[in-house]
Amino acid sequence: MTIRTRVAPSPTGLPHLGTAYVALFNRAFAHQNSGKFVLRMEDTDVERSSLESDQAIQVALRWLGLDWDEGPDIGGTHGPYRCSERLSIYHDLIAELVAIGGAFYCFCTKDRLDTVRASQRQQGLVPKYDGHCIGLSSQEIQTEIENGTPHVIRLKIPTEGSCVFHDTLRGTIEIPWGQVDMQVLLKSDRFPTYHFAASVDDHLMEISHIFRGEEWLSSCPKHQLIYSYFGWEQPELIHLPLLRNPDHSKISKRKQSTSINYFRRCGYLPDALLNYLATMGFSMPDEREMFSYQEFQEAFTPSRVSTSGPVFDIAKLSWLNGQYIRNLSHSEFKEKLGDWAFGDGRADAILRVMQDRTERFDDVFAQADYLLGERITLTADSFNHKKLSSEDCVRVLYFSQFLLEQLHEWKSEVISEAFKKLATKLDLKFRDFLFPLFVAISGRSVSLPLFDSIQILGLDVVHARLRSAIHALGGVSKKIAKRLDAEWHQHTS
RNA sequence: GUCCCCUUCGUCUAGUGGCCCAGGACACUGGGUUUUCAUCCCAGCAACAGGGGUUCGACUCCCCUAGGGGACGCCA
Repeated sequence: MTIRTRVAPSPTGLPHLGTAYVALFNRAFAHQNSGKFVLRMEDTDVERSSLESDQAIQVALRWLGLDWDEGPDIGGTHGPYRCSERLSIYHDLIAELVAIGGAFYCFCTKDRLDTVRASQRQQGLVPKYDGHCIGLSSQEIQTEIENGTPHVIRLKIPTEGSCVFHDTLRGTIEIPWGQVDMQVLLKSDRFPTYHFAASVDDHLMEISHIFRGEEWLSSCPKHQLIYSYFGWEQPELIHLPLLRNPDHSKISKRKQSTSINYFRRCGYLPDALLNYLATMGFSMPDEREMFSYQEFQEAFTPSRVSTSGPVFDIAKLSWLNGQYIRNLSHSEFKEKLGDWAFGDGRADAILRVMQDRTERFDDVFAQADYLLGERITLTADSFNHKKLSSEDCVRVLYFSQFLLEQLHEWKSEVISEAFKKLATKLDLKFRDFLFPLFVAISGRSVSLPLFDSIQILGLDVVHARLRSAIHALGGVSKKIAKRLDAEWHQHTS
């Protein structure tokens, strides 16, 4: 049997550390066994998927050296490698599944489902679909379809017993069918859900082993059921531990930087980042902590993967990165640093905003300190302002995070416009509104032009600085976050 | 709330019944080298969640409790 593995990110945001983590294990395992490693884009969520994200993920994985043998850009024997290009496959198979009684049409409205779930929750039950449409006759279904009633197709779940499946690291796992929802497989927009697409594609692409995050463990019964309805053989499942925030919750961008681009922008080397990720949950037989990807690939074995969730510790990553940097030859160091600081037209962008403010060349680097390096560490006092309270500052910074995430174009003028609108909505004078942003971004209330700075630094770094600024101001409690989220929702809708 | 997973120093981990009154790494503390700093070197601090079994012997196997995490979406 040929070993085939895959990573299947959904292109709905910035390239995530978790994607790299999972890709690392899948790729190493496949290549160790002369197999193939596949990249598949799970763009099943039309609302949130974007081609920019799709491309960014590919760039980020390539930067890390995690390239693939088959994928959306290079094709392969089992393509296409984007779900959106495989719709007819899903449509054929879902029809087959309905025909053999493994799935059924559902015409329920969102309102009805919400009501049902709310009352189930109230009664302390597992919120699930109540089977309302499961007994519909083919006549009734036909009529609804002809009437153009929006509908989905759901998975039929056994009413009794439990699902038993196997995880390489954890052994046999048993989940009662009563816990499993009649999952939507085909949405009303005729796109498959992840569960259906992934199951189908893993089979058709002949994926033999799936290394993925532990978060998927509880969806395994759905996948197993789809496989068994079709009479397919299940791939081997290896659920990797979830990367964690310092507070041990699942790693998330609200609590720390999770974008691969952030680490790239901060000057971590791809080899070091990859090495560090490999030490998350895995250890070398000789306990070496510094090793190359090649060495990892040779030494990797699932039995050396631990199951408890590792905290992603930036301090240790930085130490490791330091080791790599000091091991560089002088010319490598010069070259890599140069690429980092001035690549992608960054030097031009910085010098352009500098020139007007320069009287002597030695003015230049002092002013650009926060663009080329980390900005100074902030305290609550950094935000003392004659008009704005610290709560006002938090509000501005908190909303700015949302605003920047939603920007369709990362350009100074666009950023400027968006901020002006936000200031108006918050009923703040633009000048006052900008103060906390200047401090958060540059560490000073006066600096080079703010929007150019934001453009140059990029979303990842800017986001991290906003987050750390909010933290310096005492952070945002869950309660306040909830209130601010609601307020933001109001502004945008 | 229900189900599932997990539980060794603050953090990453070694440990697959005796080699462990638990080893390494980061961080931290102290000392040394260095024109300062960093690097580097040396030393120190610090953990088997708790309780029951099984066994001649349990960090290691089993059970219970507690704690942590995840899932419960026409998100992935």
